[in-house]
Amino acid sequence: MSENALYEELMRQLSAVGSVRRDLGRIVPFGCSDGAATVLTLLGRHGAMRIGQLTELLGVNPSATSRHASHLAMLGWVDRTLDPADQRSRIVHLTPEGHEQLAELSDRRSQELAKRLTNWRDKDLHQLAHLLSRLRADFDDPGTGQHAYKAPSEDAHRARPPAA
Amino acid sequence: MSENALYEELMRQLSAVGSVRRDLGRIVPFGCSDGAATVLTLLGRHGAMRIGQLTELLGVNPSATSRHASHLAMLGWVDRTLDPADQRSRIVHLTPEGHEQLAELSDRRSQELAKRLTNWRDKDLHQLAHLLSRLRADFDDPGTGQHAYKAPSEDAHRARPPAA
DNA sequence: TATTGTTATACTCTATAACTATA
DNA sequence: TATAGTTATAGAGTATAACAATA
Repeated sequence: MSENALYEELMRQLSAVGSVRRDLGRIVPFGCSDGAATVLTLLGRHGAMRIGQLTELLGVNPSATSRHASHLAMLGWVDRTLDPADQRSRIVHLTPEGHEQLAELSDRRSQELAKRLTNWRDKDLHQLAHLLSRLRADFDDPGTGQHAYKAPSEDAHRARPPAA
Repeated sequence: MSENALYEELMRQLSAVGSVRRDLGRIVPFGCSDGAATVLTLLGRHGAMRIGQLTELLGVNPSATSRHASHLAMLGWVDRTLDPADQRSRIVHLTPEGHEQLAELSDRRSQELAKRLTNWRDKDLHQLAHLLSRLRADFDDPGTGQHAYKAPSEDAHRARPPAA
């Protein structure tokens, strides 16, 4: 069972990389928490969506998502409009100011990463992102060998929702 | 600057993988927190060491490390002996019971990973661990292109300190 | 009756700052 | 005076459970 060594090593690195996340998480728009900032980036990447979808992407409890969305709404960076298809849900979407804040946020975090990962090639960055994506997909749903990794689009850096 | 898309994708995946970490983090010995469990695994992997070294490996503030160590000491799973070379420091090391708890913890977490990552090859696991290690090393110290990744040893799964 | 969100509450983790003891 | 660690405190994140509104 020395197989375990590989799993243990992965767990340690998964744990240790938390410090990188925390460092990046300190780069936030004024008045915005890291959790709310994450919601902002998800809306920019995937477009407007309901709390439930955000919750799934975040991999957290709906209560956390709800609070982050409220926070962003209070800042005026998102609006929550009733879903015509299901009045229980509201669709969360970025406001113009939300777009601005997100663009600045993305730039600042990207610059920080670029500064620190000077010796990383695109290939490495992509591969790590890909493996992480696959890890989460398989972990959440061990059944399928496939997972829905989608390479970042050419437009992703604009932080605009894809034809929301 | 569509370069940013790669960084943004990496950030998103780094953030999203937190849910995997939280899931694994719920597997802990009774009475032990995830933070304390992490200290346990570090002691198992690297052997007895001072709070300062643990702090560096954890990538957190010394105060957090101190509290986890206290917690473990209270459980009787580690001892803290004065460092003969510097009386300000104490060396944290696993007790026999700490070893037992760690072994069980490692087994349980590994089994969980094995169950969920059935379609992962050793090569994939190793590569992801490697990239994560490199990410943290380069992020913390962008100067050097080298980093101190050490492949898991054959004995790592025994969770014994290497000739502590 | 089941589902989507929201809110209140509790627990854990981390950072900051003040403090003790030793180098 | 500088450093290693500890403790108290505060801020942020998530999960649980109870609740409201709609399907």
